[in-house]
Amino acid sequence: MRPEEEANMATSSSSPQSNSTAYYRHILSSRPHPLQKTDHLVVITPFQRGQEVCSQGQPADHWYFVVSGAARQCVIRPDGRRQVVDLLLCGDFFGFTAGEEYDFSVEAIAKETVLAAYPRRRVEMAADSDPDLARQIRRIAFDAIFRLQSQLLILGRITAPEKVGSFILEMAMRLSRGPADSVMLPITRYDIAEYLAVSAETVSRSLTELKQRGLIKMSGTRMVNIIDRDALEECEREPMSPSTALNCRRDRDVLRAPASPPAPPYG
Amino acid sequence: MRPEEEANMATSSSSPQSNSTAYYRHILSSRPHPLQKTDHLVVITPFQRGQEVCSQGQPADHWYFVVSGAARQCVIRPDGRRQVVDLLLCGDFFGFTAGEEYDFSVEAIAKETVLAAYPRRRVEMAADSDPDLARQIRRIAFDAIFRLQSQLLILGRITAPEKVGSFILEMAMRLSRGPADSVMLPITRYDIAEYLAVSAETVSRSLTELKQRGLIKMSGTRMVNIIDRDALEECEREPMSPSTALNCRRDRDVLRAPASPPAPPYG
DNA sequence: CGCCGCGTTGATGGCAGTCAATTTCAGTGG
DNA sequence: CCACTGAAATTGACTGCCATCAACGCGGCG
Repeated sequence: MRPEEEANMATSSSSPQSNSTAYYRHILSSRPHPLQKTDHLVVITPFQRGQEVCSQGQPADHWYFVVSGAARQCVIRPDGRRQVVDLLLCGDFFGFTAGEEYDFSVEAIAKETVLAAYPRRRVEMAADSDPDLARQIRRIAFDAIFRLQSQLLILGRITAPEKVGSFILEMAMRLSRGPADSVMLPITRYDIAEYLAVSAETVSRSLTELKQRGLIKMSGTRMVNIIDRDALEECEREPMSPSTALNCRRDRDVLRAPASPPAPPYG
Repeated sequence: MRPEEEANMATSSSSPQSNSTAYYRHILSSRPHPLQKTDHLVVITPFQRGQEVCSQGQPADHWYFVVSGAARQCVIRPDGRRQVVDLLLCGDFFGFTAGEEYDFSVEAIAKETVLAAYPRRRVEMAADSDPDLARQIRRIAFDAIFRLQSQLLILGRITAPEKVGSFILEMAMRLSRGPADSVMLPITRYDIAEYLAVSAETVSRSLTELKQRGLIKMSGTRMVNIIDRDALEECEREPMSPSTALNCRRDRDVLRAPASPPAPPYG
């Protein structure tokens, strides 16, 4: 049985179940992930949409793994706006802090979100005597770095359709562990809007525009089919004319490469 | 010839000092930082503004430490725009990837930028037999995560003056290792603009506005004095009225907390 | 001096936030 | 099966902010 089907079963058999933890533990153990060596230390907990997992300022005693569902790391601004600083999907780890407290709060956003909590100190002690485990921890931290930089790339785009298009491609990549042509969005338009730092109306309008331009098709409100991936990737404004590009300050640093390139430190 | 000497030759060709590497090495050793144990493996190289440190797709053979100056991790879009996915200042580490190649390019942006390059494999081997070193590596990775999430918070703000205000506060924090009331911006307006994903003109206008509102003062174009830190922090739009806040969808999830709280995973 | 990089200011148009109305959909209970 | 309800999603109208284009001032440097 593939992990997706198992997760599916967990979904269908949701609701008050007596021995769910043992069942989730089985799911966790049957799916390969970097911290598998320490699964005997783990506490598995289901969360409902909107439920808080951990909050800013609390002791950062646990690292978390998303077994199923989705969550977000975020802050609420004084004006009531919520800002998302990490979108956690199935297979992601989170909860890493350099200090002793969580820097941000985390909430579940999908209906059936199951998280595995690894006690940080005990895992770190285990890593002290297991170099391979230590390398795995580094790896998942580096994965988190890449995830955040990808989000920065999306947020840095100019127009809203670009952001939404990039978001769809990112979801297709992350949810299927590789490029796929269709993807089931795990979150609402409002959640997408907060992730992209635009308004929910703009997300809706952008999706409509992408549909009309023939880049995507939708089945229902959550299922997205990617029709023209190239156009979606290069869904950017017109490349500037060569003459303009020459005068563009942005390229100058790169163009005038130093006469004597530095010795690449491939020592 | 040892790598250090090679780097030294490259150094002397770009700047007219003969034994600069030994000097930079002295600086590095005299300043506490997490990877000090492996400083004997390091290659120190000075870079000029605009010089490329490493580029996307190259083998990720080194981790880097900013000894002095500043650098940026970025991509160039087809339209010529540059997007910054990490601003590296004095004391920051970078170059972490989960895969075997760099995900992004890095360029120096300050005049005198000196970087220390740690050979990844050798440091990782050292970490295999030194748990404390492994913990230090984790720590600097977690620092990078926090840095990126802070940048996401800034990019997610709405108006340009908010972004610029947050940027000034972040610089004051990072460059002085704690809150300070004045800060020397290490980069140009154009670089700030790319970091904040706004236009350079907007950065300039935002600074003018912050000056006129009495939140900051400037000496020359780089020196910023923070006059009203609180106003700068809360430089956001008006908090919504209580009635509006009640109807605001964004708060509902948090307000209607679940009847049965989850078992806190403090097992 | 002339050039160039940097910074600032002005004028204008387009995109997106906001408010509002409407439709669709899922869940619930009769 | 259907009516009802509230959330989710869409669409429209309007306003405001910012990107863009343009011009100009400033300082370093060959």
